[in-house]
Amino acid sequence: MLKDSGWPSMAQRKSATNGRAVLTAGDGFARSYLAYLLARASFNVSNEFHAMLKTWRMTVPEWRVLACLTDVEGLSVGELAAMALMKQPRLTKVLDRMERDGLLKRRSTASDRRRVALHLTAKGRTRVAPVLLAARTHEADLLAQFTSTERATIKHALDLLIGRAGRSAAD
Amino acid sequence: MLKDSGWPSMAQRKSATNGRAVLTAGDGFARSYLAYLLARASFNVSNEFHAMLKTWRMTVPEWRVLACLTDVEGLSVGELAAMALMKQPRLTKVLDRMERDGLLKRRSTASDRRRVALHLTAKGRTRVAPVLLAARTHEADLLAQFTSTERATIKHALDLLIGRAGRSAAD
DNA sequence: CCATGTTGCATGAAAAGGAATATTTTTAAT
DNA sequence: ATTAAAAATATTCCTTTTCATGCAACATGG
Repeated sequence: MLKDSGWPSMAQRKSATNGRAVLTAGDGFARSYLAYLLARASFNVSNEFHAMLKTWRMTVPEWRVLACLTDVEGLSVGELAAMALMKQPRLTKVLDRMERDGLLKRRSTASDRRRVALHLTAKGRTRVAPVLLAARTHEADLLAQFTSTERATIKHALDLLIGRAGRSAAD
Repeated sequence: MLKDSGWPSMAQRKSATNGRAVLTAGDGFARSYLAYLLARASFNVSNEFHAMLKTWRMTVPEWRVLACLTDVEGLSVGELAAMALMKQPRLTKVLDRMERDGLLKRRSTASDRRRVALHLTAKGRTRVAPVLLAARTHEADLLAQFTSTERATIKHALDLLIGRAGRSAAD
């Protein structure tokens, strides 16, 4: 099932753990399905860091919100939901918790009073700062395993996937 | 923040929606952080298909379990959890529902009576069959947007990421 | 064998998430 | 203006997930 849909062949690998052995065995779904490979790659990369978040007593959605708002202040709820890959009702609840904890503020917008502009508080910035550093370090460690050519390949692949996946070819 | 950790530069893009415009603006977190780009790529690729799952009244974890067990019969709970990128207690409860719905069976193992071997029922196979076809089609449509060179790049990048992420260089 | 530790899975209370819908504000059409 | 439609966020009800822990079966060292 799902054997070959235009992929080039992939070299076999082995691993010590039971789970890994199964994962890399055979040639079905788990070895060739694009969505699965992407999910696994994402999982592998994010997982270690997510474990580190416990050190800071920070949840994953909290981290995402803080990181996004560090990037772009004043996002609306909808914009942040899109950026943080969450659906809006979920984000609203995450924001409730974070606002209650004093990490951010909701400000109503003058021009469109339906919109809510989100701003980190000083407390929020203080909270996210060390985690951002850890994220940078973690990423650097990961990327250091690759040659610059490999890094370019990865970046190019993600560019392709983010650019074209999930919309028509004309866009 | 998180500006540059060894990435090659990425061309700018624009998009119609508000969310997208924010996503692709600037040069922070959302444009350069590997974990984020991977999560977004995975999200983009999987999302449309996950929406289709509603057509079959199938949840995402149910789909993952059915797809994995289609690939490899007789997996243990732990193996399946690793393969389906879920933690074990969650999988146990997903399995409870699916077993109750007659989609699979738990069989105790003779050699190690702690282990539980998982097997699809005929009903489970019937249920997953059309979804597997849809998955193949969806993937083929997606991959058709790329040249074979681009497909090779994507595959190679995923191979690199899955091979090396989340473990030491020596493994 | 027995004690001790470990592994594999299940469970239970508490928190979080999802789908549908409500509410308020804006936009558009007449 | 007025009414209808759309958009942004919040809310509600119900299901699912999580975290911690429990329990049984295996492994190992004396």
